[in-house]
Amino acid sequence: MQMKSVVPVMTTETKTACSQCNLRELCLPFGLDPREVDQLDEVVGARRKIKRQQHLYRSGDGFEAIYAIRAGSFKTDVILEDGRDQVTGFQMTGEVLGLDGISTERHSCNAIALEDSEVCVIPFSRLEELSRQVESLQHQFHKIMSREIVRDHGVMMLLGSMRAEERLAAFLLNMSQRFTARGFSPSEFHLRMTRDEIGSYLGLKLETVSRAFSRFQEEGLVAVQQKHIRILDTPGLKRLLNHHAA
Amino acid sequence: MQMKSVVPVMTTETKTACSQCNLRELCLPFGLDPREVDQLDEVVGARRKIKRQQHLYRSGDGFEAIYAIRAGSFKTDVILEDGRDQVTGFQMTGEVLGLDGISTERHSCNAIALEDSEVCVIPFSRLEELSRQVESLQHQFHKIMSREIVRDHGVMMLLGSMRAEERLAAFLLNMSQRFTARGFSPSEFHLRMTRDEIGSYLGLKLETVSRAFSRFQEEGLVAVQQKHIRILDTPGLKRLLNHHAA
DNA sequence: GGAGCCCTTTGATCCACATCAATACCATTC
DNA sequence: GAATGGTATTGATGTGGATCAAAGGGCTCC
Repeated sequence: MQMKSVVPVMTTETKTACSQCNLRELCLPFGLDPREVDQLDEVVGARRKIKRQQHLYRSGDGFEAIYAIRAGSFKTDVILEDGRDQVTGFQMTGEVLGLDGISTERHSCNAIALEDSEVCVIPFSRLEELSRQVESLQHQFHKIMSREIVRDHGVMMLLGSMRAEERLAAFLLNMSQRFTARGFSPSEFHLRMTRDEIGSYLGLKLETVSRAFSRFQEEGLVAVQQKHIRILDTPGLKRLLNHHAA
Repeated sequence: MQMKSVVPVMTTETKTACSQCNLRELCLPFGLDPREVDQLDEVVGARRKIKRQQHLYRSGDGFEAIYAIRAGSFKTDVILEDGRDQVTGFQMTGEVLGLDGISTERHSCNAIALEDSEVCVIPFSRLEELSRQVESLQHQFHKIMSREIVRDHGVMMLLGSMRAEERLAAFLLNMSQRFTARGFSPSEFHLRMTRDEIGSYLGLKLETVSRAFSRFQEEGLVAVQQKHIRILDTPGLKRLLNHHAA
């Protein structure tokens, strides 16, 4: 490969700039002042594009960086030797992937793109270094890790104590809330994952997920057309969660 | 209350000393050099005794400190408005409680002592401050948070994809491993929690837990006498987990 | 050391979700 | 625009664990 031109060109590999990113309120830069965001920019490495169905990392891979989702979405899953697998989460823009790798210096789950996506690579040792200097960054990073723990507890509650329709209602309300936080409609959105993936996440079989969708539709709670969801009765879905006759 | 004596007395409130603590290999001081452990000692506040069944903190309480368990054990749980609850974890000596509170500055679960216990109170802002100065402490703290996330993923796998006996086998093997790490017998131990609490953690009813114990006993895998457990066939339990006919 | 209560075990029955199965639908790709 | 293969829906049947019920055992607290 030869570079004939001496004129400076914009490489496709544009340097990431947190300061320019419209996701910064959701992501690592939250709470930093402009000068601090610039410092973070120094640490954030190249962006990386991941095609649909491709792995960002795999269980067992060495851990070197965490990843902020700039575009697209992902799922994480854990696979047992006997082939059973469990989706442990779905991640959207502004959310951080890879925190599982810190503990053993190896990733303990797989991260797979649900659509063509792009992430910012944040080398972890450099992040730790900077967060020793920048208190607000340190604090925001700790909050992000803690949020992940709280989220996981919510999923444990869901898997351990809820019935199928409650699980799906909780899932839809959660998706709605996250789309809203990103400036999209709270009531109408496109799911990036299959029924099978939703089922794995919710501890249900895909048929059960499908039936629950149909039931919601019959009851006028949502309008479902494949992966396109329109929530018609948010309070109704919430009622399903709280008024449990048990 | 009056202090008549002018002679220095050992208060019951002895200052915690990580450097003297035999749990330091499991806890926050892991990987620190002696001088750094001394610095950590400065940050760790008083110890606090919690009687059996009492709360260390409650969901909704303001977050100010994390807690390292010095003696005894705890459970954490989440409670829904309708009364349903889910045990999200059991914690033993050397483990850290309270990480859930960082994200919103309020605790999002309850921490309850399973027996008379004692914790070291670690004011969080001081911990963050010190971990900005001490790289090894920063790193160990991040590992502890990450480990919690990985553990939660394991529980999600268990709740989402395993059958009752597999869940109990996984639970027993996990307990065994943690007792071992604390210098106790891998094969004989005393459970601090009830069948109901185990059930809640594993997403099962107490009757199902009891029946699974009975079945393990019939099959010669364990000897169960109430809360006293003797594991007779560790490989057998492991086989139950991996060789799933599905 | 006895009373009371919580915890545990075990049995009988029920039901929510899994499993098995068939068909329909949609998005690619050639 | 037909072929292909993954995805979704819906129905029929099966089953693991929940629920209901009762009795026994072991702590805890007087």
